[in-house]
Amino acid sequence: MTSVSKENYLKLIYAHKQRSNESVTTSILAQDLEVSNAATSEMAKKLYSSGLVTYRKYKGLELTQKGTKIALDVVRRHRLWELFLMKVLGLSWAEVHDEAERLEHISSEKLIDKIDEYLEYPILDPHGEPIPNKDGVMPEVPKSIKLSEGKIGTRYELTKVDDRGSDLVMYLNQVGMGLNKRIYIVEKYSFDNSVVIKFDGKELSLSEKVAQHLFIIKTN
Amino acid sequence: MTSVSKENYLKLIYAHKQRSNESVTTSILAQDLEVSNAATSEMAKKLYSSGLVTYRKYKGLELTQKGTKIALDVVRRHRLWELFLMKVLGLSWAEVHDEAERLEHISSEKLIDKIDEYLEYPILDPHGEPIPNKDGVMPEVPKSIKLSEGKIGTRYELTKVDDRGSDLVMYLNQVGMGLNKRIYIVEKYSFDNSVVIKFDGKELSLSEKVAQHLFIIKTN
DNA sequence: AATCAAAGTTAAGCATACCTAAATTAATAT
DNA sequence: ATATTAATTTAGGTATGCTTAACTTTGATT
Ligand SMILES: [Mn+2]
Ligand SMILES: [Mn+2]
Ligand SMILES: [Mn+2]
Ligand SMILES: [Mn+2]
Repeated sequence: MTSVSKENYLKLIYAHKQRSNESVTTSILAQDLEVSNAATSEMAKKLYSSGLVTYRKYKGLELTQKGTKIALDVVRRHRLWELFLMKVLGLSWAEVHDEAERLEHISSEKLIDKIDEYLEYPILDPHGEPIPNKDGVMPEVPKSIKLSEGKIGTRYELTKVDDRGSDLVMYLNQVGMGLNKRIYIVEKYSFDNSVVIKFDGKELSLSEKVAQHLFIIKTN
Repeated sequence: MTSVSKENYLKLIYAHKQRSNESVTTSILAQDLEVSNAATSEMAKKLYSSGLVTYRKYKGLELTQKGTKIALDVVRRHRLWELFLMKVLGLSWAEVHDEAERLEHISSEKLIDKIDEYLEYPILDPHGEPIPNKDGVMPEVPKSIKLSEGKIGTRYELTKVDDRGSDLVMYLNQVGMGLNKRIYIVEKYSFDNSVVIKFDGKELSLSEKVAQHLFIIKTN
């Protein structure tokens, strides 16, 4: 009924809606999935006739309840695997995503439940994203802000990295920055919107671009 | 270059050779994979032109060195996953095989290495089968015999279960029999070749069929 | 050696998920 | 309103891995 491809589509439609709160176009899907527009247009029809999305030609796609349920389940499997691989097997932050991208499609419910149990029903994945529970309910998590929106002279904790296109994660690994690190905003320069932070005793300057992809919450 | 299907074919060709030491026919593959003869005949051609098997029409298939390398790698991934899932996540003996059958195709080398490391470079999977190392070398393990060939009044240890068609494993779970259990052969009846064994203080009668699918090694 | 059944292969076709190129619709600018 | 451009869909085609039905080869029986 579903398939690897369909699950990836559903997950992406879900993710897009989370970010923009708008229905997603076939072109956006094509870009994200690195396939042709023709491919996504066709898939739109198939998802529609399976009752997983609403879709009208030239308008976008939106998940139905049925589609949302599957998307959330894929998200759950993805995030549990990411956390598991990192915590238990010591894969790096940068590696877990690609691995999870495949594992999410072939894990039995039983296996996922065991992983969930092993990790003691975690709420956040290693990228700081919430993990839906078995019933597709997202846990409440403190709202994070972009580092670029943080205040000078304030302490924060890094809770999330938007790492689509994973150079960023590799860079962060390199400089020793990572999830749950405590940081202090030393300075913000308005001429290029760069941000200087302090963590682990070191100072580090981050470009606007980077600062917009790191998410933080205030800490004591 | 390879694919899930191809990897499954190669693994099966390898397994067949291990058992019978003969080249495998397309019909046998068809039976084992539950696909048509036509499908395996076609795949034989494809594997041949990829240089993974030798194949002459109406004769069987045999792995080339290149094919053997891949087969062993799939076997390695399969067995490491089985052991990992059982030891770490507590999946049952009966469950790990099906899960591993899918995981074996989508795990990066890095991930498999991490699992290997985590398990401290194990030599046997939970079915008592040897795990090839990274270079495709099978470890030396004591040769087991079928329970049906065991001697009355002798102590053995269950080291392996041939569980293609997994009713057997479920049955064993039910009666409390499992890998590494010590058993004692109480009686063998020639009228139906059934075997009566004793383990954990209990006596249990096993049919010829079952006794031919359990493998044991002599123990003190 | 001729016959016949079983084993194995080929032929034709289907589903999935892609592709490129052509056609259509929508949005924007004049 | 019309024309131009950009976004999107459709048409026609490919690769993979299957299917059933028809055909061929093998090898066992007489
Ligand atoms: Mn991820
Ligand atoms: Mn995926
Ligand atoms: Mn197995
Ligand atoms: Mn498999």
